[in-house]
Amino acid sequence: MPKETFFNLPQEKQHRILDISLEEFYNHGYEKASISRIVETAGIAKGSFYQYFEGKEDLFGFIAQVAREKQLVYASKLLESGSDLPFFQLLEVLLKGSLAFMKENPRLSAVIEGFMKSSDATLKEIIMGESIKISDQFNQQFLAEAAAKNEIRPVLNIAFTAHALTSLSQSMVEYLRSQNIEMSSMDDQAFDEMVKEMLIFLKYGLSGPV
Amino acid sequence: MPKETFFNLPQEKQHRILDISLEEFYNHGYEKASISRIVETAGIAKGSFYQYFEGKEDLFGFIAQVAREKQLVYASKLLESGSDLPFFQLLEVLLKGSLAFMKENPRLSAVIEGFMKSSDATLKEIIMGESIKISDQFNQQFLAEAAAKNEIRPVLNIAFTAHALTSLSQSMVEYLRSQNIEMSSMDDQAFDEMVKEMLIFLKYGLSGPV
DNA sequence: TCGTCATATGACTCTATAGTCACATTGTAA
DNA sequence: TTACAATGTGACTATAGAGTCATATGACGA
Repeated sequence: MPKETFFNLPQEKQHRILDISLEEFYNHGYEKASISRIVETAGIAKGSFYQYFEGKEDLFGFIAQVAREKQLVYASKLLESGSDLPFFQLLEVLLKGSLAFMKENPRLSAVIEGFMKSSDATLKEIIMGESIKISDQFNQQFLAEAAAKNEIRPVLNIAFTAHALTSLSQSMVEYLRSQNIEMSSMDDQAFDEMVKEMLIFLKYGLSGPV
Repeated sequence: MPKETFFNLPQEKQHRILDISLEEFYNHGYEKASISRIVETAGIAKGSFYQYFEGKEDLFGFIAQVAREKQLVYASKLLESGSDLPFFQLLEVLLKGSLAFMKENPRLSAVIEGFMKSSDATLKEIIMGESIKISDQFNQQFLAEAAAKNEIRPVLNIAFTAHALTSLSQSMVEYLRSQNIEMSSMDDQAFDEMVKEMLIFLKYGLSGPV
């Protein structure tokens, strides 16, 4: 957690530091992200940085936390707004939402994604220990409720299925990224098709509606 | 690619260097893996290392390549041996195979996995540009053939579905890892149950057999 | 035995990092 | 205006990394 001095800073300065840090992590990944570069770009002294944060891990942890909160709030709102919808329609709303979030917060989602996947053990604990757990829990509850209402078949291993759902959501994003599709320039129709395919897959699997 | 001098080395020395390097990458990830530590542990001089390899990236690229080849050979054999089986049975064989490979080559698969997920752009090119592509292609062909034989529904976007399949396979492994289940100590029954769940999911999706 | 060529060596250079600290500046309250 | 605490500063330390290079070793053919 940042120190009090950081939160005493004018909002504008706080945001500038966080934005620049986010950009740095986005461009270089956690390991290669450089505090020296961050303070230089942000136009603050090295010493000041260490008056705001404990260190690199503290800074990153905070950015990750903010990102997770944003994402969770976003998803929860969608969930609320569509709580009356049948499962698969709600799922559609959520999938579209996760893409929309990514479109609106490209660096934020990329950094989280990137670090969910960091090979560094420490980082895995910071992020994977949180982001994936949160996503899995979210999905687990989601699945449990749907199963209770008989909207989906009773799932044998709900923890695993929830995790699979997390992975698939990510996979969707990864796929788009691998296609070198510029998120911001991607039209809604392409999004819709992707989501449609995904939904059919989730709903009927590979065998298809009988 | 390693230099000729590396391949001129006695097999035992080659293996020792590669094993120790693999261990280093496994323990520290690419970024933090240290050439200095590797040469120290392997009992060779820094200079010698640079007579064998162009540098760190070269070393890692080679290890990754060997790992991919092993994995591909393994999967191809399974594919061959079960080529007469119906799609979903073959899928079962492949999924079990990927877990078995992981069980037999824990470090190898962990390193590949870890780096498929590295946040570092260079690494993503080395690995993701290869491993994931290879896995996706493999799955794409696999799906195309099954679709041609009407064993699965015609897939709208085969590239994406192939990628989703890649992700799910990984997800299975990730899940096991996250449960802190010691791969080597895991009994075959637990494996079977995991695979069973996965297969139902792939086959029927969440809606279940109608 | 000698000469030569591939290979082995490790001290060294160069670069970059995270983090520190003695001192400077600023804002505010008396 | 003064005093004092909070905040800002950047040169500096300590550390560690990748990669180099002049020199040493050893194997092998003549």
